[in-house]
Amino acid sequence: MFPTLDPLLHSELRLAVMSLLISTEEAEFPYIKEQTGATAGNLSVQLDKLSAAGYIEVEKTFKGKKPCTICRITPTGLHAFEQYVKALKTYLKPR
Amino acid sequence: MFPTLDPLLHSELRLAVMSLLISTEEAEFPYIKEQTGATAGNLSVQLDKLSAAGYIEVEKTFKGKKPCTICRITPTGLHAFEQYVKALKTYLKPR
DNA sequence: AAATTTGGTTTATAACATAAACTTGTTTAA
DNA sequence: TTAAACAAGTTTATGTTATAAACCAAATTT
Repeated sequence: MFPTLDPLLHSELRLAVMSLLISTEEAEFPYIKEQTGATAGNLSVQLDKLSAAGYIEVEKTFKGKKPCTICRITPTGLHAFEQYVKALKTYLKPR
Repeated sequence: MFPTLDPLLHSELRLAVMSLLISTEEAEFPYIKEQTGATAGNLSVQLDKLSAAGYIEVEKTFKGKKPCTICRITPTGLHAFEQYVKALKTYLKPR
């Protein structure tokens, strides 16, 4: 039988964000936007969802006078990502 | 940058179906239903989509007096699956 | 000081996944 | 022999998602 895939992670943009945050530990909104190619609106919504699930934490600070949104992955998020990858692999390699 | 994921394959049920067909070469509707745990309605819809995309072929025959729907993966489908796996891997392993 | 850019958020819409209801025909039980 | 139950799906309706378009506030540039 196929394990269910965490619907929060089984989304192209959210998965890309998580993938990015795993390697960078910390990233600013514009950087994530650029790396994923997402529109700002879409990214904003998806970051909210990841944040609401506790998969990432979003810190709103300032860089000089400009607002600056910093994202980090949480231990919960890391664990969820690892579980997702594990589950997904059963779909990818035929038995 | 992250490659786009074929939206036809980036779906839990359709991916499970493709995964199944890759290993079995041929499968009947009730078997796929059982293996994936899908409802008949959902499976019917998703098979239609895979079929419309040319990823699988659906043959409607009879088994004695009962209708019997047989599914097979096509070369196009196999190729799409392989591409999908390749693209997905860039999301899974952090750079 | 008007126009543009930066850094986003909110909202509206289109696509999608899913379950529920339905159909057609076949066994099985009364 | 006919009524009930079952098999094998399909169609339709609904709730969720993803996404883009529109919007906003503040800062910077012309």
